[in-house]
Amino acid sequence: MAKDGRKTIKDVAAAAGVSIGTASRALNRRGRVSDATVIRVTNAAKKLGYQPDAIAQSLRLKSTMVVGMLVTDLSNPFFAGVIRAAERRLQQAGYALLVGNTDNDRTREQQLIDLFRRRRVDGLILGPCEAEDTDMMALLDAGDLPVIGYDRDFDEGLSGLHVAHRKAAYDATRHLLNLGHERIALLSSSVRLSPGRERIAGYRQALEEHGLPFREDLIRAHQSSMEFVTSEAYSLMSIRPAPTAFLSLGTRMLAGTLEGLRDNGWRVPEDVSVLTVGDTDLARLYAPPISTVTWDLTSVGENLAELMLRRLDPETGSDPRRIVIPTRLIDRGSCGRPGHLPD
Amino acid sequence: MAKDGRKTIKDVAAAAGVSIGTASRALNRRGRVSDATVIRVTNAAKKLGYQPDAIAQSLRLKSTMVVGMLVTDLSNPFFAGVIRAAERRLQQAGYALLVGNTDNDRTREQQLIDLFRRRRVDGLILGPCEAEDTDMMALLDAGDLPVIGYDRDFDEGLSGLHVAHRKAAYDATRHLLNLGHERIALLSSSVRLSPGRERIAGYRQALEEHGLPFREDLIRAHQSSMEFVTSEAYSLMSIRPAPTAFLSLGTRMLAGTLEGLRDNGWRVPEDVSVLTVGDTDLARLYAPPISTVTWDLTSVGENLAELMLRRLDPETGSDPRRIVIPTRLIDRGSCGRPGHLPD
DNA sequence: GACAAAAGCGTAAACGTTTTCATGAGTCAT
DNA sequence: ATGACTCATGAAAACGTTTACGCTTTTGTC
Repeated sequence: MAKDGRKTIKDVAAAAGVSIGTASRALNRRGRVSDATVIRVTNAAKKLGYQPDAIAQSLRLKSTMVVGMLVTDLSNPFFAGVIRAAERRLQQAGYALLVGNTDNDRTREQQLIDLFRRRRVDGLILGPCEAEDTDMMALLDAGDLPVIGYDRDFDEGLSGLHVAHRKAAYDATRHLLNLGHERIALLSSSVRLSPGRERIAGYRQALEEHGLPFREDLIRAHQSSMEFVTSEAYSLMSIRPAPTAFLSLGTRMLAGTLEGLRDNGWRVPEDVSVLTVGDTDLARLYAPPISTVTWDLTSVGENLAELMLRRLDPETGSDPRRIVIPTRLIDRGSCGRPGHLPD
Repeated sequence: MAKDGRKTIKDVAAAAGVSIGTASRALNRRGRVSDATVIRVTNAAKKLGYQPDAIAQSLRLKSTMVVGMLVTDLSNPFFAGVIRAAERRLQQAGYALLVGNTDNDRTREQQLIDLFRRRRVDGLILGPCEAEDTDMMALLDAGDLPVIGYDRDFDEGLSGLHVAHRKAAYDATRHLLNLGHERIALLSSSVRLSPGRERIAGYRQALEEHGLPFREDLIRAHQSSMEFVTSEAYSLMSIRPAPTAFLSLGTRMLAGTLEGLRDNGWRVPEDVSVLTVGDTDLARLYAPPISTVTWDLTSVGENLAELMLRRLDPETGSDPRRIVIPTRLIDRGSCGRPGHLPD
């Protein structure tokens, strides 16, 4: 018995009157063991409350049954929801999920990857991060650390998942264009992250298909602290002729956008149309409720887990899969025809 | 060298021309090693890119440097923020954080605890959960699994942290009483969780100190799904004479409350006062912004981590600490004098 | 009833560390 | 020059598992 009072397989073996080898085989129903001993051993184990030591198993089996996941910010509800769903699915398969915050910092990401490797995680799910290093991902995956990309760039040959951010932005822009808007101000999350890049590309594509120019001065794409967004919204409102619609292409940009508009007395949707991406309490319950192009967080999490499990399975691990999560527009009436605004 | 290409301490030892025992001592600067060999070994390690295997270390040292944390729902932003802060602080101390969702289910909580024990976590932070078992906590802590309680009941002798939910609710109620309200409707999170119980106690205390009866019919305290809250809000609105204020004593109750009020055409604060607990985008940005009694999530997370580190330190681990996180009222003007409402 | 095959079990090695212990070499005072 | 130190090192045990291997016993077949 271990000194801290925990039972080991040795205790079980002794209690059942067999060797530890037999005890192990009996508990795992592996190799040759008689039914009688299986019963004796499992009974002894139950009586003693034996729980195998996962650490010792990991060492021996070279598998920790832990999957690591790196996101920029765990307290972002869009990541939290994904993590929750992924954890649930992985747990069903016997895996635990270890999460880490990169804070959007490449160095920190690398540190965490090293840390997770030392901890011998069986696989790694990498969320978006600045200055992504696709070579590093390929290297890891080739070097026996299965990697799944999530909303980030990665090589052919790797598995991963993308939310259809480009299509989402495209659809959102089209929605506004169809209502007759021609000056659509854009508040986007950082272009240094894949979702930001994709969204701006979708916005641009919709404009160009509609025969409108892509105007840099209508765009603000940097960090997403709320104070910052608010002041950027102010600066966009001062453009003349004024933008008739505000497209909030970041899940955390809406608050600042709305605050800016409200402080200036611009009414939604009479004076200005507002459309956002990603559904939140705020969008749902603002007065008026804000239309949004959104997607299913649970589906993202489950599919990430599924991709990882697939990659981890020797049968199916070799051929990479890509999954694209669709988006849909929820029209809540926060967009109308272009209003009367200062020229 | 391990078959997957990873270097072990054996490789380092060979490269430096010493035994593995010496290599270990040199790398950890423990015991007697000459400066010369320390240099030779560390150089060899660096050249080979050696990283010690955390699993093997755990097995030998009987410490995984992992802390587990159980919450009802990781995607609740109030937990996510806490987890984020706790993870950061623990990481500084070399610990990783493994999180699990109990989904507010006692059985699931127990399963996760067993799972985490098998994984040999060094400590466990337990968030609120239905039907808390204080004996179980004491047992765990005594049985060499340090436990920190967070917003849940636990015995004297254990360390833990509480947000001052009772005081928060007391202050909120007082705020409304001082404005002249006498019929304060309450939407609370479940009384089966410590925060819910504490809040209702605070509400009651404020009422009674003010000479007002504690009316069961003004209270709704169950689950917190938004649809549910909305319908409960409806039912509260049908009471005659009507409540003049709505106190939302749950971090996720506000959305449903506001929706109910808005659908009925009750204006805030002219017709009805609204006060909530816990700060959210929604409270900050609703029109009008909603006053709230809130607290600092980062502080909660950091203090939880600190308590755990303290408990884990043999020097200080023996004497338990309790921390109470203070709350403060942010007045945003969503509360006024009692309005004109149906009698 | 003899022999081959199969079944059941115990022994020991292995996973990658850290640490105890023994050993031999060097240092210093007597 | 001898003894009593200290100091650096290597060998080996230990942590708790799983599994390859070999031995003994049982089973099956002619």
